[in-house]
Amino acid sequence: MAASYYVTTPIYYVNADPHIGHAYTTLAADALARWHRLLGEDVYFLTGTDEHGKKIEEAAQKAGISPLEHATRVSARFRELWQVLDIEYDDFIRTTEPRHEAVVADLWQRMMAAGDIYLGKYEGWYSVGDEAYFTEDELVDGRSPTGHEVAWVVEPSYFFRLSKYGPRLLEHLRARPGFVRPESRYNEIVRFVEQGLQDISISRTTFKWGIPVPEHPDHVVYVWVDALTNYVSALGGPDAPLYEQFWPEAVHLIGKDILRFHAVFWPCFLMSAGLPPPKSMFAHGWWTHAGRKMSKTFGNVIDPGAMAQQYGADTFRYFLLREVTFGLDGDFSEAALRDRINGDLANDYGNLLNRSLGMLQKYRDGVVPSGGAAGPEDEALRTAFAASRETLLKAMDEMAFHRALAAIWDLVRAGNKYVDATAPWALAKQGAAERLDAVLYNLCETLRIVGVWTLPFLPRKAADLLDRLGAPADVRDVPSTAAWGRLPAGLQTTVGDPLFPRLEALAKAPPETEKKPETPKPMPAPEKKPTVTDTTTIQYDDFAKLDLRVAKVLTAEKHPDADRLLKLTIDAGDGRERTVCAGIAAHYTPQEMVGRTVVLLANLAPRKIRGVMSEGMLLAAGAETVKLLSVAGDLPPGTKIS
RNA sequence: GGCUUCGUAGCUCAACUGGUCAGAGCGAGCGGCUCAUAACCGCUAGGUUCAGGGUUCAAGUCCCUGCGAAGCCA
Repeated sequence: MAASYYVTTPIYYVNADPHIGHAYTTLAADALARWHRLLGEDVYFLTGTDEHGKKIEEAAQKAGISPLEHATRVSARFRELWQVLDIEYDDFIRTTEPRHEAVVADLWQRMMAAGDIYLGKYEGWYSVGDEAYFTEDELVDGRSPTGHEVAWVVEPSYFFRLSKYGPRLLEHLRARPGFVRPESRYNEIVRFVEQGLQDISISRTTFKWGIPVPEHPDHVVYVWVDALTNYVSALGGPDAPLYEQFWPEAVHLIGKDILRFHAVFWPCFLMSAGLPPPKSMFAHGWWTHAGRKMSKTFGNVIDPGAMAQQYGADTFRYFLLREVTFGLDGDFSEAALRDRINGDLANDYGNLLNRSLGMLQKYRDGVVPSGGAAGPEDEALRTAFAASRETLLKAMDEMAFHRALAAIWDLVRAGNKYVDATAPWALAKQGAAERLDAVLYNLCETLRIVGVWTLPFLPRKAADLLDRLGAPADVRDVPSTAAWGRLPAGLQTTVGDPLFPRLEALAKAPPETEKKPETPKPMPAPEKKPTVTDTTTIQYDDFAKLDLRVAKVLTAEKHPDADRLLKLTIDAGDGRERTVCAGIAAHYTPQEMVGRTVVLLANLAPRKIRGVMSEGMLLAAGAETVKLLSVAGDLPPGTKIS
């Protein structure tokens, strides 16, 4: 019987549209699901939406619709995005579905029967915006840490005896170090549990939009008992056949922000209900954008749907899983994305296909040859294959996607090297037909293997590659890549257009003379997204935050690493020289900058720009033609502008 | 404040339990090839492994201190 594999994403809260974080978790889960399917395992991949809670109730009210309607709309947006990103889930659960509500009630009753639920009262500073209580010392200036309003609330509430399960959980953790990954998170959780656990409130009476507590419908089940249960309810509950098969194999993929709920609360709920904890979980990190935290107020939020549309879903998938160690935070930038596309996908991967099939077409009418004569170059290729395979299997086992992809690309490079070393064009010229047959076959086999291995990451392009090879279904799974040479001879191949066309360089135009209207790096998002806030007026206080002053340019030179930037030394009247990078190289020469009086935004957070720390920003106007701002008369450096 | 982790070539990162000249990718320079998407292949880049001290026959890899960054403390 085939092994089983159960992978989940969190259910996403329908208070906001999907963002890159949701996409990241889901993509990773999808890659894992596809990989395990390719291994021949029985896979169940679950995602869904979390639809209860006060926030949803209020948002719906504001929109003048029912909470369920609101949830349905937003939930649909998640499914739309998953379609765009080629996510192949087996099940999509919504917490408003009867199948879920029934299991939550069941779980509650089991915990109740175990004597782990009691009635008490909850009091504390409650924030609707965060949907959470805060302790006195967590408040910042009388608001929640995220800046939301809070109110002192006392309400009756059912509590779960989490304290009772601390020792058992600790035992479980110690026995299974792989229960929480990566290791740093595991350590955090262990330490947390070691400190002792307090009982937690698991019901609310202050809103209605939730699953009623069995026999006490004036309470609704509080968020975590409701949400976490989805992993079991989607399988049909503790008595269902799906549960039997998949629950022992459950792997939860989550963001690091919800680790505690998964690693502490959830196993304890399950223990109380007499059920085993999941097999393991993996908490990944966050994406920043061009070095900054993504947030709506910065306007630098990446829209995964738009990215996938602009660059292709496969490409976007590849980038997110290749660029960064799964588990650590990563930085998203379009420049990095384009580098990956051109370097890895176009030059290495796509081009290997293109050149190989091109030669096959030219020398053998596109038919995969059989037989041939072995040569000295073959060994290196086989060695690379074996090494890649070993690393890949191990990396996928550890959910180290970046290493898995790096291993695959080692083979891609070996393929390109093989072409170079064997020089098929020379063989053709010399009439070394036997050897040429072998070389062409080996290239096709390399492509086939690489194609299979990349299916989890590049589902469309890799399938396209295999189609062009004419590879039959039985050589498109991982077991068929266990040994070299499974690609049958005689297949008719098709060259086709480049799989990944190269993108034009963004910033690689020849220096100067070139009039590039773009300034260094505006947050790329001009296509759409006029945010609601960007018109309107501001208060004087907002303006007063800007430290604008007169400054004098002391020295100027070209930025060593960026054609469009000048690196300036500036006297801003604060008794030191500061370095500022300005995107004006196309409009001003270094010579004409020296001695110039300019207007400087002096309290802009310092930032490294292409390796040079820039402390401030020169004000300028224009796009095609750019002119620096200055002051009309002569004023000393440091003069405040107000 | 307490606990934990991290600080390696211009950039992004490797280096299992301490042990052959600290490695790879990208970028840069030079050379080669021409089947291919101005793609590919090779060579080079000589980095006080944050700083200082210690343990050891031997430390990037262990200990202490300092500086810097990050995470957790319901």
